[in-house]
Amino acid sequence: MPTILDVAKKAGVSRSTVSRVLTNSNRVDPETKQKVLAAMKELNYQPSQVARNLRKQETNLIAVLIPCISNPFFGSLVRGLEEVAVNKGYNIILCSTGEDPIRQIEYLRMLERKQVDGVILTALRNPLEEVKAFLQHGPIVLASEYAEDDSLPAVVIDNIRAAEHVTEHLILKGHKRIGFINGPEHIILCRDRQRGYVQTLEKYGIPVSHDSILCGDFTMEGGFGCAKQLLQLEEKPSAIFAANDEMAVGVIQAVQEQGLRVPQDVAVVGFDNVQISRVVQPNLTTIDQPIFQIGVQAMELLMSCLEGIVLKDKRIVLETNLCIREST
Amino acid sequence: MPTILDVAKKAGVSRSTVSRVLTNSNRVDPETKQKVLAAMKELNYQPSQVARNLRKQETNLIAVLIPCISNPFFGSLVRGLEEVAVNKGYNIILCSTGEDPIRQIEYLRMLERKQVDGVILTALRNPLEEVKAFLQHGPIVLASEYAEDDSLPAVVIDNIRAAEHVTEHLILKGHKRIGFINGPEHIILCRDRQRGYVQTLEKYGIPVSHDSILCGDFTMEGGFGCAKQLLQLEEKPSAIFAANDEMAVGVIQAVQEQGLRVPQDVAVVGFDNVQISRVVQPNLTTIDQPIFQIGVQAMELLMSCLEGIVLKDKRIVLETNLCIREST
DNA sequence: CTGAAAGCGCTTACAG
DNA sequence: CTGAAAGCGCTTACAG
Repeated sequence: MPTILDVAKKAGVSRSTVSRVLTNSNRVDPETKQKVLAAMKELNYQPSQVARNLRKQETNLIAVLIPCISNPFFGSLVRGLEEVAVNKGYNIILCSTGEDPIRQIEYLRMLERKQVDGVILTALRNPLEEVKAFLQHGPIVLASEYAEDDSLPAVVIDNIRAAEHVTEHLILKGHKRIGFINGPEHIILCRDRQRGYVQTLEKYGIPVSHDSILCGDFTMEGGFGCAKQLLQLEEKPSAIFAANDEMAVGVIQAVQEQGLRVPQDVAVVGFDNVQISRVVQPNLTTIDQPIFQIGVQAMELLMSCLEGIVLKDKRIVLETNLCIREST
Repeated sequence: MPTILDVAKKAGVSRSTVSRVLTNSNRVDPETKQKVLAAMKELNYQPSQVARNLRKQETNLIAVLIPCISNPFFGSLVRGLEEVAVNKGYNIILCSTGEDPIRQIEYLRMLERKQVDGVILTALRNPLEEVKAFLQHGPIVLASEYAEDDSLPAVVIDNIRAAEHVTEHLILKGHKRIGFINGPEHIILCRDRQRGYVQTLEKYGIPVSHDSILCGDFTMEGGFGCAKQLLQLEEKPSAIFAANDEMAVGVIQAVQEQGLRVPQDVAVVGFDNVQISRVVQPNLTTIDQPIFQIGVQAMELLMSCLEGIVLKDKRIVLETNLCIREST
């Protein structure tokens, strides 16, 4: 591989000059520049990114930590993240954590080792203090989750309000017994969604039954299992709200397996508005989250941090929308 | 940030020695080693990956080029690729090309610039010769597609045989008019699938009607549109084979919209066995592809190349399986 | 077992 | 406008 020195020799100039045409910095005599350009072309020269990185003390790489890329939610999120990054001249390192806190920390270490310039976190699975310790090595931005003390910039939706919308929609449809299948309760988003659900029941004077609140795992199978449990209750719910679309699909399957109809016997609502919500029969009523946009704005936030801009509003809240379809 | 020199000073040794304990190379006096380790801990030292990379002339980074990460097919593929890479100490740079040949070439340039050690290509969207030119800078392995002349290592399935299976299955079910909705015909996999379809019709003495072969775009909407076209044919098909599951879902929707039933009036088959094939009603008969495994083996192939192993069998063919469900 | 020195391939003040 | 020199933070023969 030719180096900058080879180009310099061929063009009859110094490395400095070649570097200057490479970086478009300072003024370079047009004629000299042409000679250098010609030499580069002839040698098929490409500057070494690694050398450049070492010198400039940056990598133009962003670590994106996600639980699992085959989950369509994270697929869309990553698309948004990547689009912005690439436009700004950065590339993305995909870091699948599988929800494992240890792997999450290992990936955060890439910041210490200067392997990446910044980190996007889509799931906070470690004590906040442990994560914050890495901030001395570079910026960290949250996408879709947030830190309770807002110590990290974050782009989110208002999960409380979204869950209120859903619950209210069901109540206004006449439902009084509404089951809730949440995601893992250590996730802040899930606590928020549950809070929205509970608050709305209380607002309408509907007693909150703790038998009607279950913790799922965000999978179809999990939703299926929880739904079966709810349907065996003495006070069977007439509506079930699942904290994501996959679980809601599992709920529909469980309801139908019992010979019941959706929505006539049991209404079902999901959350996220991913593709399957429009494939399942009946089509799912769900909360439309601007997933791609969350990714876009989170990466924009991170880019601002890298440019040294100090952020004022650390939490950006995007709008959601209740999509009413056939399942309610 | 502390550098290796800071550690050396604190431990009262030379940089060389610190480096040796860092790389576990040669013998280092156990006592010296302890001193160095202590100094590293005290300074919270992490070696700079960039410096190491420049020195060792490697990056431990692999570029993974995919059309679109929010497509679940590529989600699974990437999971397989990543798992192996991480186990071998590599990280993955996600490079979404959106099927754009120009972006594909731009990402291949990362190989020239020494930004990555190798490349995984999941879609060949440029003249093969143009891609092969990059081989001088590092290995390139194909996952799920292949090069006609086998000049690049590849992990694939036998698309011809899989399509034969599907077509034969439909014929044995009594279908004589079988529509085929293919993906874009410049894709080699699509040409193979079509060949399997055509060959099987011919084998059973069924005339091949070119009105019954349409080119879709691998989306639900595309499948929907093509299906409508097929259903308006004079000789309406009694079965439709779509080259992926998304399009097959679109087909089911189109059939049902016409007031027809699947499979009684029109049987439908997909390809890939992604999640929606088990969500759509009726559940989709489809070809199960070992997507994750394709990723695993492709990355293993690339790792072999990086270790300097010369590959003999350049094309690895994995088994598929016809999943017969409710739609046929 | 350990250190001094060279070098990976760039960029950037500093002179001129 | 251009060049010589230093330096980014490591690793690795080469001596000893």
